Amino acid sequence: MKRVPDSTVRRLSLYLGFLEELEGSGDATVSSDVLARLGGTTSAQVRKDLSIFGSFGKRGLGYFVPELTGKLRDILGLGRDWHVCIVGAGKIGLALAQYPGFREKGFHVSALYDTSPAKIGSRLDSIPVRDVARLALDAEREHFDIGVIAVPAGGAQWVADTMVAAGIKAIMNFAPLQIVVPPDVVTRTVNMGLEFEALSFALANLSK
Amino acid sequence: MKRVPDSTVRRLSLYLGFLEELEGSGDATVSSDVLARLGGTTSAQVRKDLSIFGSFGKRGLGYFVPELTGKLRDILGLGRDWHVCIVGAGKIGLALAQYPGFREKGFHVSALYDTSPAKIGSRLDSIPVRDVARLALDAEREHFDIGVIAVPAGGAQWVADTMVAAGIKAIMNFAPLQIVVPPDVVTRTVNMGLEFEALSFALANLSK
DNA sequence: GTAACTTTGTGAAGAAATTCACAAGCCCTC
DNA sequence: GAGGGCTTGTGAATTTCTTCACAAAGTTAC
Repeated sequence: MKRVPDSTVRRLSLYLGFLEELEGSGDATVSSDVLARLGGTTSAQVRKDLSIFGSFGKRGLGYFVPELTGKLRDILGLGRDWHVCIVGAGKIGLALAQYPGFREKGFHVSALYDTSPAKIGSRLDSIPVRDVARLALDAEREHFDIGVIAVPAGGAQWVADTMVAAGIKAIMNFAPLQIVVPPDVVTRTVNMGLEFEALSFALANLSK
Repeated sequence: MKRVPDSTVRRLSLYLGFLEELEGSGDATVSSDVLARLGGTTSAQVRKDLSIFGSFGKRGLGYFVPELTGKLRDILGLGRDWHVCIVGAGKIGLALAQYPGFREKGFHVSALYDTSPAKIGSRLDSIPVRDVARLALDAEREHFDIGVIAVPAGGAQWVADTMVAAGIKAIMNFAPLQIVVPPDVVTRTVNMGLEFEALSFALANLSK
């Protein structure tokens, strides 16, 4: 398939959000122009983004909301359930495991892992908290699609290596650190500090 | 000043992180090549990023770690303290208000705002939780540099409008929704759902 | 002091992403 | 069923970002 820019994927996610809202309010069709306004972009951009994957619209009318919603879900791989394991039963790990919207999108947290004996063996809702030493072993029985790293910077690379060894091909990293993985493993790093520093930069340079 | 790509700002933040580590381990100088490796980019990219703001290196030697650290802090506006108010005393709002790393970077949370009478009037550490209706009024006395939106999607635009009316020029938005603000106000939206959907997309298209 | 080696800073080239602009298709009205 | 009005899909133009490649400048070793 044609290479898909990261920015396009982000925008498709946004469009999907808008479409779900529009579906709720009963709109049957939507134009690229409306989607563009909602997403803070241009109608040409919307059409280009979609055109990578096919032509879903009707000239003179726009896009059928339910149809495009479905297409976008398919494209983004949201039609199915993903099995997720979270390493780090701290604030972020627990928040994520409990967040209902996460499950609704098809991300099922099968297990939490930690090193703290106080936490190991407990349960959060129905999710077991296990010793991270068991991760590789468990991965042989259970299949994890996505691994979430929610530990401090120091342990992140070790966790990543463990996940890679366990055959996990997609890693979401919340540690404020670049992790290194083989080329066949996908990672995304979410770093709130970075976002705030970008805001700080913008503020510091508002006038210039 | 020359326009600075968003991607450059993100990388500068990354470099700063590495420099702070290098400073800790006592390295006196660092080359663009080393920074590039750490950040998963190329040495030419590192030099271009820096060259937007000046020439900080020494040919044949590299960059002096403490000097470059300082320059980057300046560039990113991290030399000073920013006054932050957070609207929404839920999970995200509270987590942010309590996170020590946040204050260390110069982001001082002066106040939390909420609508829930149960929360209004309480304190988190020394941070007061106030009625959001007071925000505009408070902003006249206290000066808020950055407003954080940590409320559900439904209330986000209203909070944004209130912040804009209160004269806040930089908004960090955690609601899963694009907020609309005048052109002189900077916003950044952090949307974890988007990140996971990007991962889902990558997984769904690994083979293709 | 000189030669060999390193590393920066930066124009120029190349690649990637966005915007423009318009033909083609579809709806709606009369 | 013909004409006017919208909106898509997409090549081409433009803009933006990244990579290349190399002169200039500094360091180190002898």
